[in-house]
Amino acid sequence: MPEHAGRADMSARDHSGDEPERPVRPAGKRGPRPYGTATISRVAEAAGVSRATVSRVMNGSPTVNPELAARVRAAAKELAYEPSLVARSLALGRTSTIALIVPDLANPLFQGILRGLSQAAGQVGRRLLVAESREDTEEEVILAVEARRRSDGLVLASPRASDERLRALSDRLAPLVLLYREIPGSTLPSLSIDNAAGIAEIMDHLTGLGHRRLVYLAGPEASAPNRDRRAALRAIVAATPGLTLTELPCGAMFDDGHAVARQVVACRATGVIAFNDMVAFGALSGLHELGVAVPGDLSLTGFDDIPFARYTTPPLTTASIPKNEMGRQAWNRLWSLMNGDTGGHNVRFQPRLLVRESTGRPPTGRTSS
Amino acid sequence: MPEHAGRADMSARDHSGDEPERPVRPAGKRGPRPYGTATISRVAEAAGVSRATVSRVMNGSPTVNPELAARVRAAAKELAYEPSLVARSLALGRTSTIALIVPDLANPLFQGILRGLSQAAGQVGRRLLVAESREDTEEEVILAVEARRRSDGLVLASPRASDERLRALSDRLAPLVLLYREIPGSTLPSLSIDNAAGIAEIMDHLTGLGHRRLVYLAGPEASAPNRDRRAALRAIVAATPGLTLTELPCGAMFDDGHAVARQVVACRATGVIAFNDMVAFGALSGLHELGVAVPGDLSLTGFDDIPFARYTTPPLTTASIPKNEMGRQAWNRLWSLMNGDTGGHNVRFQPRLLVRESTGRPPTGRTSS
DNA sequence: GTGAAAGCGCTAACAT
DNA sequence: ATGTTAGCGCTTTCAC
Repeated sequence: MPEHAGRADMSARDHSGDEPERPVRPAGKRGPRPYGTATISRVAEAAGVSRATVSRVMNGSPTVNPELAARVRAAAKELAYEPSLVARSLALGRTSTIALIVPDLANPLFQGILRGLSQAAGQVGRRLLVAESREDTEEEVILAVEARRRSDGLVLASPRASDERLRALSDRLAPLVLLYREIPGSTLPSLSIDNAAGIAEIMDHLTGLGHRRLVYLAGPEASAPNRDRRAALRAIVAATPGLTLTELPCGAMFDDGHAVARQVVACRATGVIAFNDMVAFGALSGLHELGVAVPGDLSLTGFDDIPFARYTTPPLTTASIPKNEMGRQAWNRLWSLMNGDTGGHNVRFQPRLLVRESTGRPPTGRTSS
Repeated sequence: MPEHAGRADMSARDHSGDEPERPVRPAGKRGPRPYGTATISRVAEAAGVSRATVSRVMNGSPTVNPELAARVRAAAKELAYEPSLVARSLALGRTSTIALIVPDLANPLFQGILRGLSQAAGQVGRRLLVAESREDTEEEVILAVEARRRSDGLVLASPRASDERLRALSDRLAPLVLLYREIPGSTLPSLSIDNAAGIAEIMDHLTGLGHRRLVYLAGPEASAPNRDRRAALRAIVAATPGLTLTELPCGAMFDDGHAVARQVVACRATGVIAFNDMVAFGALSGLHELGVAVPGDLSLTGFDDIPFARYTTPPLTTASIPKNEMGRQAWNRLWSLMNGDTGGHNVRFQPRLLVRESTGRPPTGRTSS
């Protein structure tokens, strides 16, 4: 499918020079040498000052003679000087970079985090290193350690890795903020979601509408959020007479939800609780194909409130979690940790139920079991 | 909405030690000191070898006596030694990091790029620095330059910045790969989309179905893809007798498309060509609310094929562009540039029309203008 | 095979 | 206010 457009691309450099001392420049054009060539020493030399002075000027120290400063700036400009951030990082002992590890960059959940974190950190001049663990726990550990070494702090979204593993790693990764999960009995700073509360809201809504036969479209077995949500579901069902719950193994993606649509109608539930919005989408699409009306025949709920949830037909009732906000707060926590603070109190965000149009009263005649 | 969960978070370090020489360790527990403390010198000292040897061992040089190597590794482990990647970068003159600048991290288009790039680069041990310019051209320039200085190469998605600007910057940013646009008359390596071809496919499809009255939901005025697509549209309409085209200023987001739904029906077109999928989504949603049937009353097309496009109701007919693939290829180009190659030929990806269910024959009686 | 020494480019006391 | 000096932690000739 990719097509060459037939336009040749020429080398940016006309020839590879042999003179190590004098960098190649376009013939006949007097001007700065190639970027990245100049060092602080050359600038100092050119301006007739010491490197310390150049450093001061470049960092806006107010204690420099304006005249000198001007000379330095001129020299810097002439030489097209760009301070090396790597050298600076080494000298300073910090990189002004933080790292984020997520299991899946295709997941809107993590995209939201990424965005919030990037913006919050960016506002104070911190850059973001991003890596995707592709749901691979081994990979994740390696990545996390490496990413952390390149940066001043780490935000780790790790729904799969075991508690022990994370606990064992926490020293090497600090300052570290954990996302979407807490480690029981640990002091690891974390930002998580109160899954049980979200499920409770969904269940209240559904049962309030009159639904009694429910089905859960389960997420990946290894996923902590899935385990939390399922446990909450079971607890509620166990505590509420007259409720029945079917659990359908499903997954976390569109296609998983889509594939399970048939089973959903087969189990004759009136309310379906999807592990997340993507699964709900898939299910919605599959149900539509089967001619099942939502919410006429079946009510459907998601979880997460990803951006597209309000644009499905019908718009999806879901438990909303503040993705960007979590990114921002992750930055705040990390920042305070980086400043030697304790990291403050752990936070558990309470999902908010957004009632849209994918839920309604069950069809008459099926209200009670 | 955020709620504190009431669990205090204690400091990871019990107290701040006063002994600069001997790092604090948890009382009574013999073990490695805090991570990040050990340097190559300490390891060398502990193992009774030179730093050079430690370096060799850490980098897997085969020319080290196995016995020595073992001693070094033991010492490194004991001291919980983690080589400083920053120091390494300085010594080596490369960071093993590349940077990506996108206008909007919330845009699925760029999320796809990000993902493809991250994976391709990650496969050979390169990490990704990500920054979002938030559609701000000034900001973008600053970001790009800075990001480039922290990395070994840059991938820049810049649909807004002017050609001149980009051309002027190209020296400072090299090795640089430009995304989603080409700079006319320049040798800048770029990966772009053949917007005209995509529009042509869409138009063929629509006119083949019998549509004659068309409306274009225009993207942002400053966006290069929008200009390309609009120009292609106009050219086709101008060259095809019997076709009429209305242009509705719109935007690039859901809400823009949603807001314009009313005007779409007002202009009595039978075929609507949205700037991109998000706009198409918004329009779809708005039309649905107005009781307009798609494709019964109106046919609707998008552009990009974002992940959700196949899950809308009805699924969206759209011109697909290979987002992940572009990310991968961006890495390939960058990699070759970083190796001093010329960067090869520029590539223009041909969109592929995906005919789904949002398009059909126009309602009878409206077929011809 | 191993070590000594000279950088990589910058910052930060400290001295003047 | 400016320069001198000593690092930051690693790699890499170049001798041995």
